[in-house]
Amino acid sequence: MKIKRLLSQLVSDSIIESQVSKKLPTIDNFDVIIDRPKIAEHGDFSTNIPLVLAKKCKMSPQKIADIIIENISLNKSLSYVAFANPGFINFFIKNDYFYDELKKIQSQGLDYFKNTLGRKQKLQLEFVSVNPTGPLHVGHARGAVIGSSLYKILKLSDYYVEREYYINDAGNQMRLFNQSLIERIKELINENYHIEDISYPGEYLIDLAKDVSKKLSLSKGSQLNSKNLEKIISLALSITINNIKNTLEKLNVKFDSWFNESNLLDDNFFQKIVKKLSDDQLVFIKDEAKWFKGTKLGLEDDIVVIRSDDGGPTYFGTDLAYHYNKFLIRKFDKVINIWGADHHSHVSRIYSILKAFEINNEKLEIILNQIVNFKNDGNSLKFSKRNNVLVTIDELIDEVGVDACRFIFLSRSPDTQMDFDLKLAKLQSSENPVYYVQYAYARMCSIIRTAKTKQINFSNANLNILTHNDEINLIKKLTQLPEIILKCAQLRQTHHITNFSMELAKLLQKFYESCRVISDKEEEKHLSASRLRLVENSRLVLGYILEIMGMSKPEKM
RNA sequence: GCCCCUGUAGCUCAGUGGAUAGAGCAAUGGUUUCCUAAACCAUGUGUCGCGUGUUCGAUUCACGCCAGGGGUACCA
Repeated sequence: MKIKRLLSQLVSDSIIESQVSKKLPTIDNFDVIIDRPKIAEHGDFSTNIPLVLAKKCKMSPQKIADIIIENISLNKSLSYVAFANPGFINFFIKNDYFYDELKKIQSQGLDYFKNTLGRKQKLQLEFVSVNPTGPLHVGHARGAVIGSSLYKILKLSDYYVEREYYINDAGNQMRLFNQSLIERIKELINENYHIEDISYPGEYLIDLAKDVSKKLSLSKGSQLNSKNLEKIISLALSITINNIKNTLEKLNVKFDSWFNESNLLDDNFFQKIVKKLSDDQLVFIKDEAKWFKGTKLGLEDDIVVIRSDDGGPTYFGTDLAYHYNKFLIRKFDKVINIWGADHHSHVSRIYSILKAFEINNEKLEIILNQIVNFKNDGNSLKFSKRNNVLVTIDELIDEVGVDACRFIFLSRSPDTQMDFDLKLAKLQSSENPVYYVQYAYARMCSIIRTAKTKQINFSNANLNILTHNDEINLIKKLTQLPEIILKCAQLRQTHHITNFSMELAKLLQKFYESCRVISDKEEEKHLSASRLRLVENSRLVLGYILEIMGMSKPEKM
């Protein structure tokens, strides 16, 4: 990345110099952007500045480029600068530069790929946050996978990141869930009991009821009272959350903090927040409910904060307190919430909360990932807890595998309403890009293993003799990863790194095909050692990438 | 009605204000005395949904339209 800044500086200096010498007219501000051309013939880097300046200078791009190039002297890294139609300046970089970068990768390790985007800001990444009313199903997997990889990307980008799961253990859904559970338990302990209509009819609730009953020694004939009801509910919650944790663990998704919604009600915190808003004329009473005056803050409607029927807080109500807590108690500089698109209506509401508390709205970012259309052999699967058509993440992992599952989710932009065909994912598993990437990794491991058995020493081998096209292309690619990580961090997107992993794997395979690494011939000893050094560093880099993607690094396949 | 997302190769999806729009899968043919053939090589496909505008330049930006999906609760 430094090279881009360097080239940009060279061009800027040249332009300023030309302005001083009156070869170019004076222009107030210009920004020299250095790109990577798509085609190798166009060099390693390019800039379109002649096109940008042409109109302002009233000169042809060719003329401007010639003037700029005149002042640029070649150096240790830069081998050649050329104009290209319709108005680009292309830069060709010496191999020596890339050898030096490769040495840096070797000596600095993961540090080489870091950037300073976050400037040590305290950032909270909140994701998954599914109600503890049952097992996680496939619909929740996308946000989980994206969040867990984004975490690693942001950490490499100089943010202090905390991953949080918000447990909605206090709302209406929880109440309905508990009611359903208790019905199931009544069914267990009373033969004649008939369940009429419950909100959560899923089978997993029967299992949970059995589990809870067993642990609390409830059996046929037991009576329910306020004391064991309380125990049932808290036990069920902890079991459910534990199951969610285990599922996420399997999916390689970890959290630093599990925040209970119910904590917001402790010490009257929630009530105090409502009181504060009432004092500010932002909460009022209507129809025996308390309302947040969203219309005063630019929303179309006012929103209920405290329900009229039982005086309990709504989801939005506790979210007021929750976001107050995030920004004004825990003082996060930045909060990123990853939500499913079904929460879309909530976005403007949350921003109105920030407005109410006078929090800069740039501090909150919401990533909405679009819904996933799960299919089985072309037929859409509709999910509903009611009809018990529910594919859990556990089942998904068993069917498709963690690595493939993660790769598929990571490789799509969150804005895409993606299709996920379970049958196709399984069927194509052997042809899946995920294995292509891992196979490249395994191959590199294999070469290193062979080298070790032959006791070849290569860690300081001379890199200058690596001049094959496929060697150079591979080295160049490795040095490109910092840019990709920065791009992912800036855009809060993960799919650029999966694309990159494919491209890198492809170059590794090409290199493998065209450049025999281990040789017993005496005259090829040096080349062999140099190539081993490249292989080892490529293996390390691909390993970092697999770690960011949360995938396994198979040494053999 | 209003709000959001999407529309790119047969399928699943990347991509970008620029120089020849890409990948994987699928299809066809070829490659193995040699570090892993889960690999490699070769072959083909596009009105970038439609229209107008902004621009030296638009698939990319703006507006309009069409199509698909999601949302629009005193649920979360």
